[in-house]
Amino acid sequence: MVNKSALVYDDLMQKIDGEVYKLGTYLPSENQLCELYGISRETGRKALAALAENGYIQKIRGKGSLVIEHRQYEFPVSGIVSYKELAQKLHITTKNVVYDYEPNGTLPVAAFASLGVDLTEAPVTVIKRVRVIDDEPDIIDKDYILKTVVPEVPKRAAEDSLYAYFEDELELEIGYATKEITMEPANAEDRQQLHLDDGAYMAVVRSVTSLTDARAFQFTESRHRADKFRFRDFARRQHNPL
Amino acid sequence: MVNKSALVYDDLMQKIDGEVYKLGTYLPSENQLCELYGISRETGRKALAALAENGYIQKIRGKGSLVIEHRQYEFPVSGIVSYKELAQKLHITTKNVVYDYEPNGTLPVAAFASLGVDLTEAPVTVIKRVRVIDDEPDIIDKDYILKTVVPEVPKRAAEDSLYAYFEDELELEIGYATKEITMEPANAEDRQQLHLDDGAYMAVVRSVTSLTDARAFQFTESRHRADKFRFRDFARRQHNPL
DNA sequence: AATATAAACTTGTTTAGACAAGTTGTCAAA
DNA sequence: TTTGACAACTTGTCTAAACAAGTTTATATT
Repeated sequence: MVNKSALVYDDLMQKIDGEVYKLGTYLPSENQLCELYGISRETGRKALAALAENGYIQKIRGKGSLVIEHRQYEFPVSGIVSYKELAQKLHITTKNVVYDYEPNGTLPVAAFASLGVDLTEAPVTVIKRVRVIDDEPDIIDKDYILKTVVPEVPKRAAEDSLYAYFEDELELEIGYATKEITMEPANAEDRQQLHLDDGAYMAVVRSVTSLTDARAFQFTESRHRADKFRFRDFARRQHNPL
Repeated sequence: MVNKSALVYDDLMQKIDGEVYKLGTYLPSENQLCELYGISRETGRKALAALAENGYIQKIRGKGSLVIEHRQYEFPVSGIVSYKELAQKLHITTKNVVYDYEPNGTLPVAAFASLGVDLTEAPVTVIKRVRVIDDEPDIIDKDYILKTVVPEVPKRAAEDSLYAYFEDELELEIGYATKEITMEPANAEDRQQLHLDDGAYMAVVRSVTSLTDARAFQFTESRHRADKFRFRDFARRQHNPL
């Protein structure tokens, strides 16, 4: 038996996406959710809080839970979703070309210094991939995976989906990621892999991904063609009541 | 009397920032928090859930709440914080030059179409500002504020802080924002205001801000010098248990 | 010494209930 | 007609309790 509030969350989310509950209308009230799903009020409230946090609804006291404009899944996406999951959701045809694979590399620590990484000489598996969308190479992903956590990453996992390998095969639980977006001039490798001219700019997303036990294990540098890059974010205002 | 869980959240957050609870150590257990603050367990858990959501801690079942690396406040920041709040937190000396102010403008809807805006010919107050950091103009902010929600925005509010005017004077409750980051070539206005060369690139952040009653009221286009732009984001992995 | 068990901790989930506070509509009084 | 009070809804906050499940430590057994 799984988590009731997660089931309610998923059901409501799908019904919002499927326009059973339309934009600008209210979800059933909390007491109605109790009857609909056979749950207690606090359980329903957890599902509603998660929907609000992820930008599906706005809770209004005295009125209800209003369905609001939700545009999370555009490409590339905020949050922490695997490339393969994303491509499926968006019905995009992509290709994934592994152009470098080093089972015994070392982590380029300097690149991740600003994310608070203080490792030195860490042994990693290096995977470099080009993402091809509509027959056009748009993104370079360079992944460095700590061998102390994942001793080996088979090449087929790199060609399919790293996340599926980590979560489904190794049963690692991915917890959170910190990412940083900057803009940098294209380097020789960018120009070669993505067929770019001199003077081109890149959107560079560097991220550190950690497991639920807080061990950082994956370091990614994702380099996007500037003209194809789009990042979307939903955020709530923090009201400090002090 | 205010919100107990928010008080606990703020207290724990400050103690994490002040290294009373150091990185890599565990917060007091939930039962200890109950005694420390004189609260019930669920109240403490709400504070902990918010700390986890914002990247201060990682909860580990059976063990406790681990303090993790937290680097939210770099410039410019993720989430939805006013420029003035940010500058104070970071001890940055900034100047804020209003170079255009139109009390009777219209919203340039095309610019915000990808954020799901479907208004037409909406009357707005237009405010264009240059943010000067260390005597260098780095950012252009163009704000369009709906007159249907905020009939007039005094020029002094633009020179000080729009958020302070909205929240403290008008007592509007700001709820959430959707923002989108793209990279675009600098236009003539960029080059003039920020003293840039031909061929320069800009990081453009377009956002729509809504009140807690879900009325969108502020549309902002924020244009950053590419070499000074840095965006940081913390995200948790969504585990769909279906 | 190594192993298995149990107890005592930890967080995770759910419930039922109480009261506060914002919104809306009804109905009676002015 | 307008106003005001009230009832019936809504969400917001907090409590006390129970049980599940993961971690650690101590203890007893082999």
